[in-house]
Amino acid sequence: MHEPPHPENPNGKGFLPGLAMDAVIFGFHQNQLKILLLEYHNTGLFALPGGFIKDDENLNEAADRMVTERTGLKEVYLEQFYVFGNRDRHHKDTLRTILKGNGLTVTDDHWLLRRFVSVGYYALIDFTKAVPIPDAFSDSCDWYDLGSLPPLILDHRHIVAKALETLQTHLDRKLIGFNLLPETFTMGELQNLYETILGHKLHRTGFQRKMLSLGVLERIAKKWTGGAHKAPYLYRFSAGS
Amino acid sequence: MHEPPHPENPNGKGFLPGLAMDAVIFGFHQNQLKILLLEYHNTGLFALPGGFIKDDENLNEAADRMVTERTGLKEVYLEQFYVFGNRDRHHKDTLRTILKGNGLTVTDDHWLLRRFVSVGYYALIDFTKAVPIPDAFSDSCDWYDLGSLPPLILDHRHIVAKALETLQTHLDRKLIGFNLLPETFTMGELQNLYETILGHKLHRTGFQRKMLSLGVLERIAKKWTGGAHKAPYLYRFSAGS
DNA sequence: TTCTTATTGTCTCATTTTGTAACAATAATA
DNA sequence: TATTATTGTTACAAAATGAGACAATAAGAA
Repeated sequence: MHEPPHPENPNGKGFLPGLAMDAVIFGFHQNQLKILLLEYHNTGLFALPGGFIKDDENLNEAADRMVTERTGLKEVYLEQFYVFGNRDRHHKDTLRTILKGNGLTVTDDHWLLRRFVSVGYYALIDFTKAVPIPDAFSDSCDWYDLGSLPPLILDHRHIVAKALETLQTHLDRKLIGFNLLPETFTMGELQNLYETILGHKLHRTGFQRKMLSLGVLERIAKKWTGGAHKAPYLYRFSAGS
Repeated sequence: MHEPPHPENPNGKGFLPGLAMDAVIFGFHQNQLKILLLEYHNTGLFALPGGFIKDDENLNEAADRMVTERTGLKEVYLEQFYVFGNRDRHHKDTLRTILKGNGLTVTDDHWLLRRFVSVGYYALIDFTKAVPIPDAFSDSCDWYDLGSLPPLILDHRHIVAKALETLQTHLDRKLIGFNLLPETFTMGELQNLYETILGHKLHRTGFQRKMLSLGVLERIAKKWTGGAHKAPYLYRFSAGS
């Protein structure tokens, strides 16, 4: 679930005690909203990418580092959204299984078995640019459709739900959707993104009118896809004044 | 700033290490938005009410407890809004001054001098019902106008700003403003509350129309204040279906 | 080549929401 | 009894939104 630099680090030295971070990293591909999940060695357990905070690191810096380590991307759109601090969110057995899967047998007072409070972050990235990279505990780091996630450890399902909720409410207050698309996109692709995130259909002409009225879309050129119909324009997000 | 059960608790036993909470407790009185501040013994330093999380306590339970301890109120509207985790937010000198003001001289490795990450909560309470109670470190726990706060320790000014920002964005998405008013209120009082929080004037008739259209206001009776004008209705918030 | 088809961009109109003002009602005071 | 300040209601213009019509057009079919 998390990534200490040395998995056998015996007492968590160099990290803030009892505090972790979990990231819901969103991508968008083929009209599907996806997130990155890790699968731990020899366990069949899936989890959100996570990490710990170094002694000399700001919280948000640690989150940046974590997302960069899993995606290869820098300067990603990243936001803190909630802290998960219920007493029962941590299960010793789960953690012990994960450590055992990595060949580590630990005593009952190992720092990773103690109670953790976790800060949730969500990131929006360009699916086409990310290169998912597993951490030291994991076999894989891959994209999964939000609609068909495998069972997740601990309260990670709840964290995902809360992240999606936050994304939905943020979507129409800020201009963040563009972070999930490549450099250029059509109006239809943008609308698909919004519909997928919000979970319901939008009216085509109204959507186009609204987006264009924001004054942040730059029309570039026609896109010549192999469709039997009029070619749509391509747009680029222009950061405005 | 915080409240261990025994101030001389030498190593923070019984609490989650490195994690604190700070509460921005809002009240509304005489058309002013106010918050509760503590003044520490013999220091002239002001701070937000805060606390620590017990080993066996959920994060939100700890926040409830903290607000109840400072106000005497239970079942308060309370929401987590951000985690403050910059490395430089904690100043040893400030903490040492506070401890010294309480007659405690501590060594450099005292647990209260170590780095803390703090979870910010904001609460909305009925000013007329709260009975502010200082904690063990404080001379006073009192209301201060948001517009004229004394200098605050550490990053507490920043925490207040972020809380207000959150309150503003939440105000028109949820029906939370009522938590700041007494049982019954006039439409004018409700409008004053909104104007004060949002920081700008609203149109009277439009505001009334909008509030009534929500279907959560129950009209009770006329209010016979000593004003040379028509008497306004009193309303009560009715929680709806 | 010409016709068909699917999708796009634009335009129009009805509906709803919002901004703004006008006006009558009324409780205290002069 | 008249005045005054504020409230509740109604009215109307302006803006935003919902929903459809229609021409434009790129690719494939005939």
